[in-house]
Amino acid sequence: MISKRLLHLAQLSAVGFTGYLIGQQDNSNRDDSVVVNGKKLSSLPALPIFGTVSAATPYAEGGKSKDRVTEIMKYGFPGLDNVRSYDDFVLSYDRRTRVPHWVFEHITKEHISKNDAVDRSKCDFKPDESIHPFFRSQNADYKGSGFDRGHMAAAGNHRLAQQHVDQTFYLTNMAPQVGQGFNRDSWNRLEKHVRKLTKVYNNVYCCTGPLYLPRKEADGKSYVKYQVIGANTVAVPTHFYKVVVCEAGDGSLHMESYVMPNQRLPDETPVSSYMVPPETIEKAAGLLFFDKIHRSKLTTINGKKV
DNA sequence: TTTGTTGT
Repeated sequence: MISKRLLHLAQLSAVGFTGYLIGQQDNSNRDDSVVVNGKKLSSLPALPIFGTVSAATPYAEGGKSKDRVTEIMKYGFPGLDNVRSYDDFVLSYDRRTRVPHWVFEHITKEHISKNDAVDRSKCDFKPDESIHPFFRSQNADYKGSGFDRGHMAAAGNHRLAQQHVDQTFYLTNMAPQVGQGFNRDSWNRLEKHVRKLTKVYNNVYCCTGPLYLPRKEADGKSYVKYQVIGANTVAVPTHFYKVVVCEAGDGSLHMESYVMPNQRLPDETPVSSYMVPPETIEKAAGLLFFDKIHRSKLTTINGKKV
């Protein structure tokens, strides 16, 4: 049933890729030089032009979190739209849908091991003030909608510090998910599967996000149709994906990629039956996953040798 | 165990 749906994705790919490439090109024309008293000065790091912002700005905490972003995003950004970094995950926010495009995590044994200093029950779902109010989702949007506020970066992957778990409860990290049979069951099983990978692999890099897949309707034409909830019309994705890369002790890399429909799913269906080729997700999402890894450097994709 | 919502 899933693969049949995914066959209808060809139209989406052109739009996604074109938009992404235009964004890239704009960045390359950037000119950081500044004109002062008719003279053009380049902004060298050691030579602050206006004196208000200098290279000597205290950087202790900021430097630390910058290193963490580099670690999490080691294998590349899937896209560059409205990127936000938090202490232990990074996301790209879609202002049009009020749901993230993608959320990136780097998970190890240490990140998921039991930690008495961290208590999930102390966490509150909270709007993300860093998003413009026009585009910010609110708890009220989800209330009474019948949908869960489903984590993209799972709370259980961030147990190193209370602040890390707290930040996964920002609504920027949420998407409306069917509760019974999906978020609390099949999707939860997929999240547990990803955590279990840290028992076998030293490092697990996990990208999670929504899909809005076209469906053929009675008139024979394909349409993308999705519900929206609340005053801020938060989009209810038709599907969710996960693309995972695992680093083994010998340095070999293993990719797994999944798509699950946002609906009540049978408990007996194994997680592995939701595997799809990563390219299918890339075309549907308009994103490129792990683009710093040449696909020939992967030892396996979805359990099969490359 | 982890994933959540609702009503009092």
